[in-house]
Amino acid sequence: MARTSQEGTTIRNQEVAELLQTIADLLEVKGESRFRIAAYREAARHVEGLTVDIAALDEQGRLEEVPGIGPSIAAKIDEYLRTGRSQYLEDLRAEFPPSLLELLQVPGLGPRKAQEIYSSLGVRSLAELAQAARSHRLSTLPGIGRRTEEKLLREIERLQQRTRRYLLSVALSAAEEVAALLRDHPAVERVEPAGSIRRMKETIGDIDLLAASPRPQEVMDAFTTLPQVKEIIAKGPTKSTILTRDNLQIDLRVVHPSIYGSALQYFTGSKEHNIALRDLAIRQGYKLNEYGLFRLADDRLIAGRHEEDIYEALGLQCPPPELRENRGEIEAAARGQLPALVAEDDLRGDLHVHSDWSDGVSTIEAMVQAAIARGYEYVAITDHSQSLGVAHGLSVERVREQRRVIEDLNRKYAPFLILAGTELEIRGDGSLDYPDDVLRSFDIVTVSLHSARGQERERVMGRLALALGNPYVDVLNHPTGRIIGRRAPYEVDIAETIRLAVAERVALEINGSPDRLDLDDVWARRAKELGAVLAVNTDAHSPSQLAFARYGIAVARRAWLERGDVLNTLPREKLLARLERIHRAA
DNA sequence: GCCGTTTTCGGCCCGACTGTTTTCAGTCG
Repeated sequence: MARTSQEGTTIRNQEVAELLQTIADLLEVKGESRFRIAAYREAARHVEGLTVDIAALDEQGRLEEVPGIGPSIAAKIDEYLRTGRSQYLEDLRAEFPPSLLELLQVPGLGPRKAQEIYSSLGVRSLAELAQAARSHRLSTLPGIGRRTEEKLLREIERLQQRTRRYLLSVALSAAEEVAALLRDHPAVERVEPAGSIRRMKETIGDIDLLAASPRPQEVMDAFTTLPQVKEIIAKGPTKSTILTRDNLQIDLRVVHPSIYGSALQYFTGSKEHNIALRDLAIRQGYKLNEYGLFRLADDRLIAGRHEEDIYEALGLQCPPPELRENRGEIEAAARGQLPALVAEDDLRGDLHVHSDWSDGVSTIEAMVQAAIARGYEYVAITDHSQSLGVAHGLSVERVREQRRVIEDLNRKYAPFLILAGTELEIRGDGSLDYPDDVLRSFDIVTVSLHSARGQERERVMGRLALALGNPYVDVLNHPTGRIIGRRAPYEVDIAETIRLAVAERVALEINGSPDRLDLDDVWARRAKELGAVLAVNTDAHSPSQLAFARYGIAVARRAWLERGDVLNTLPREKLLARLERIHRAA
């Protein structure tokens, strides 16, 4: 099918941003002017933050309207978009062996030293770097001693072990555990996660913690002697970095309580958000850093104790941390038009839950009780359908048996509502796993694609189109099928899937399982813009997993969703009305 | 390389930590 420029938005923008970053990397190695390098990185950041398609801008000759893009970079982007390559980049690449960029991946080794090591010693790969360090050839260079050699060796080793980022759920629990320990220390007034954890990004590189204390040295000592510490990477009077036994890197910064707000703002980021915010501050005659917002004229402190004060002084609403990615939130905050983000409290139920009738580990009743304990009004039991043998999918006969159990439980727990649902398999040949007369009998039908995931895009899209076109289908589960860090999405045109879902009035799931988070934040935002309704579900296979709603809601918030965008914020009666209306329309 | 309520030239976000330095450059976030 023809790809309009709109369909590929996220993909193309990301691609162009990477092009510019690679150019910047190579210019660094080359020892170019740091301002020229910064210009490429600045342009890359703006391209990445665009919510419109860069290819469309290019077609309209409007590239230079993007901040940070001038004639030179615009020409390179245009060339790349038209021809798929950049002569400038290829010329740069030709000057260095490809593996030289590897060297820059080593923490502690920046462009200056990498360049020096390359040109003086001929080192051009990680392996050669390690060898040069072991044979003490590195320390013959100016500015590099034995300690640097040892440090680089350790970093190379760690780099080879630690290739991936950590799931938010893993990093969050580690961060909260350490924060809780530090909170007990008498010198600590406040401590909380900042950085990408506070922004609830789906994966986390390093954990950032921020503490308020009048006596930072004591906090540093407490932090670096925690039982979790495997290695102290850095320790200063107000900032330290440790490696935990689980190989998580945690940074702790301590500031005086009087400037905790500005420090929290600063260390929450994102970097892109902060750069844009500092830029705005300068244009208004201020200077912003982790110690506060200062008036340039007389260096007077304007705001610092509370995060909100800083934004307010700059004429902005305070954006929730999840929005701080420089994807339009600063502009929206300036207009007073930040969205009222959906919150975990807004959820009235969960529409994707398993029981021990298929591959869950608990009875339907246990799941119901857990849902009631969370304050829900309803839960949909959506066990797998018959063809999914590995998950003990339910035959039509078993569906009928299960229905009787649900009816009994509905009487027992009224007015709490148990929806008889199914996670219906879209089979490899495109057919659905139950006939229409069975589908009609469910209160809610959610569809998933687990089987034949290796098919090419046309067949996958054909299956999805057929499934979404079925009048009894209400929700499309985990629309891309990706498992973070383990499994790529199946071949799916997500923009087209969203359009089909909108046309057929099928809700799209944000699956809250920490390793799925599918749809992700970027596509969920896109779905909202295209008029889709989303459902924030957990795919829980045990009662405790209903708490995954926290992560699903995090994605929804990062996608700018409001309560009205999420199907399962509807109270029971309205949800039923909506589900019935869909069925009647058939 | 970009940009302009300071500028079409001369600036460019900013501070902490490390290591190898005797006063600071490189790196990171």
